[in-house]
Amino acid sequence: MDITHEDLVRGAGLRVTKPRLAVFAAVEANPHADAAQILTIVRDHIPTVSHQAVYDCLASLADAGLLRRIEPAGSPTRYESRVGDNHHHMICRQCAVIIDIDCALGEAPCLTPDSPQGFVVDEAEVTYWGLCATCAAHPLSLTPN
Amino acid sequence: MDITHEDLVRGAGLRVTKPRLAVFAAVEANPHADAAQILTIVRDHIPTVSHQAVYDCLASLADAGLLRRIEPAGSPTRYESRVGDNHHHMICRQCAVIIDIDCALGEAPCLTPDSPQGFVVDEAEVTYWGLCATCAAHPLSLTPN
DNA sequence: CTTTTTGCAAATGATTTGCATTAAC
DNA sequence: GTTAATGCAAATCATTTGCAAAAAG
Repeated sequence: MDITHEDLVRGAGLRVTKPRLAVFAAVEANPHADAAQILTIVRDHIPTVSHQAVYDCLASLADAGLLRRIEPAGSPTRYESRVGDNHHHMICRQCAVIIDIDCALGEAPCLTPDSPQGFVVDEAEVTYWGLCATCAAHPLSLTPN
Repeated sequence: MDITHEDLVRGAGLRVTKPRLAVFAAVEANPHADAAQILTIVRDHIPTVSHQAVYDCLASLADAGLLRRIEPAGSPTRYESRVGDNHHHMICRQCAVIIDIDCALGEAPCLTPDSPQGFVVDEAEVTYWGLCATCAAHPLSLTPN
């Protein structure tokens, strides 16, 4: 009864291709990785995949809702396979590590703004900025973790 | 007793230059504008300012805390002069307009995550995504406001 | 007159586009 | 066999870097 990546990709109406499955698996094994890192990881398995194939796979999987894009200020787009629940992110200003944070306030959108002015809100995205435990202990380190 | 831009710039330890004051004024008059728009606006007053001067001014003013950077997913960095209070943003997925939202939950950081794991949080940034009133009324419009 | 800021050119980095080829269905 | 996905090259867009000239203090 395990649902495979192949099932998920097919179920989303996408064709099942090796690069696509490899990208999916790479994101699952490396949450919060960016496109360049995913490319490197996928090439360990399929040395011939192109730059653009990885971008295309990430885009199609994200558009299908199988991956979620994280686009924090100042760093390239990251991806995660944890979708379908409501969680947020904590980002270290020094080493850019991302930690998942369960929503402090319940279900999506989990926050209701004061003055929507007719705005129809479908998502409340919360990003916590600060220093991770390691960087907080070594604030001036030039070799972050 | 009015505090001028010049006072603020000087008070921040920055030199007072015409491009810097013009950039400051342009952001104040056009909150949530991006660098390209600021360049256009500033050139109405100082036709000779360069691309890079505007980037430098925006960076120095933002680093000095006189401007605040807004870096929403999928669009270039925007700037606003409303600093020193805790407010958030609502962004229209269709036309990318940004509306200021007063913090729904009190003072900064205004949200406390559940499991910081030693993380030292200095800011909780909330972004509300959805459709503005105009785009919600015309969801398929190809000529957004 | 010392240091910061500007202006110009070129580089960088992430991502996208166009098109022919290949592989899924 | 159709249609979607890949591979490759080149383009684009926002932003940064390096260095000489100009201006602020």
